[in-house]
Amino acid sequence: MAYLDYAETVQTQATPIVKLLDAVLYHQGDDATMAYRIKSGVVMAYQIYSGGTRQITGFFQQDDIIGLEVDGAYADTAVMLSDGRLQPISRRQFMQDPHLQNELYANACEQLRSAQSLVLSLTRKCSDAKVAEFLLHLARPRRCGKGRDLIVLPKCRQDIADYLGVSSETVSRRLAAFKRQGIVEFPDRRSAHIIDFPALEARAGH
Amino acid sequence: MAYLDYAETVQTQATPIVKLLDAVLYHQGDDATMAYRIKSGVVMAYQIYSGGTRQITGFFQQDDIIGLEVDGAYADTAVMLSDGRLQPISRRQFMQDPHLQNELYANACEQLRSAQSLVLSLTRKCSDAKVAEFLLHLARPRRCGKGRDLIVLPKCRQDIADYLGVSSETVSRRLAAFKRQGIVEFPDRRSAHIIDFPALEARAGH
DNA sequence: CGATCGGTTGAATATATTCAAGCAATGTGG
DNA sequence: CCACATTGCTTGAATATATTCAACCGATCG
Repeated sequence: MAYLDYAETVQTQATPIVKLLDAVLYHQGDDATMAYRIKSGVVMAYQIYSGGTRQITGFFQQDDIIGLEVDGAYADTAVMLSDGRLQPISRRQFMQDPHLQNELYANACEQLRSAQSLVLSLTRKCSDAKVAEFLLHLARPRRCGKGRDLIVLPKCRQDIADYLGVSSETVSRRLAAFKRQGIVEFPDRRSAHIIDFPALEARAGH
Repeated sequence: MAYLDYAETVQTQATPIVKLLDAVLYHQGDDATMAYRIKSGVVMAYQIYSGGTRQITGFFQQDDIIGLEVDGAYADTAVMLSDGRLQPISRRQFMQDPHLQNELYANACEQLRSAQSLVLSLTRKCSDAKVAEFLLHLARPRRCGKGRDLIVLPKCRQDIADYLGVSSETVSRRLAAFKRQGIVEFPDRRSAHIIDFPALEARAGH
């Protein structure tokens, strides 16, 4: 159902705003007045549950739209993992613009696919595959172009652990194993460098 | 964003069709010409991956709409887990009817939430919680009304196992444990009877 | 410099998987 | 109608895997 015309809608939007590292875009439970189209940077969203458990609901990048809600309140909290530029989309804009509605619908479907792909990662039996798939997921958008790929990792290991549903120690061990095997390099703790894509895909089970 | 008017759109739709147990609604990869609104019955959707692994992508019930696609092909295969009635929605209908578009958008957002809730189940550490949450998920729509709840289970244990990313033996063991503890009864292998909701919710970690 | 924080690593424990056997229900052929 | 085979489910025992708890390390900060 390719009934969209991205270029047209984009031109009608307001100019992007700048958000810095760690800035909170919106809080879980707040009235969902705005959605945001990401122009640059990386965003992480998470939910807090009663009992204190936290579930990371996703990592988002360029052209993703976040803050989609059908009812009044944001379902999760969104924070910047890097500096970035965002295009706010108000509810009023949304209501008036059928093109925008279509775009949001397409984006929702895409996020649904993405969530299903996460589900696939999570049902993998061994943590090796989960972590490998996670790295590939983050690398995906940047993959085209140059041979060596630099990935922006979440702020701490626990973020990855919460996303994958494993302990932070397990994340450490698996990342260390990939490093030992020469599959991935880590210039620093916030970034990863995939050296051997095929090997990583093999670990992920593809 | 409650901008929908279900009643209005429903009335404009064609009369439901009947589908019997095990009927295939559509196949993964086929051209996505139709979506379906479920009027009654239970539907299971799954994806097959190269390598033979299968991922159950969801279980759907009354008022869910399945077969949503932004591009040409179905992402998964949908089969009936029971007899049921379905309302076909053609792509043409969709294109012409803004109410329907809004409804589909709302449905996509809802499914996204549902997928995130599945993700939450999958990140639970112990299989006890996964299976408990799975039963609660299936029970949710019917829950209102009577105190005792009858659930239609998937055709075989392996379906549940594939959905939760555990082995079928583990599913057996956990279900047996719930039965032993008097939390759930099993009149037969295709149905479950939740006796003690609070206890089950406790296992699920709520 | 000492304290703190996140990350890594090691050892013991808990948990799920795997492999294998047994069971109950269903279906088939004589 | 009764063996017999088949299928899916359950249960048990051994193994593999991840978690937990604890110690250690390196960087950052007061």
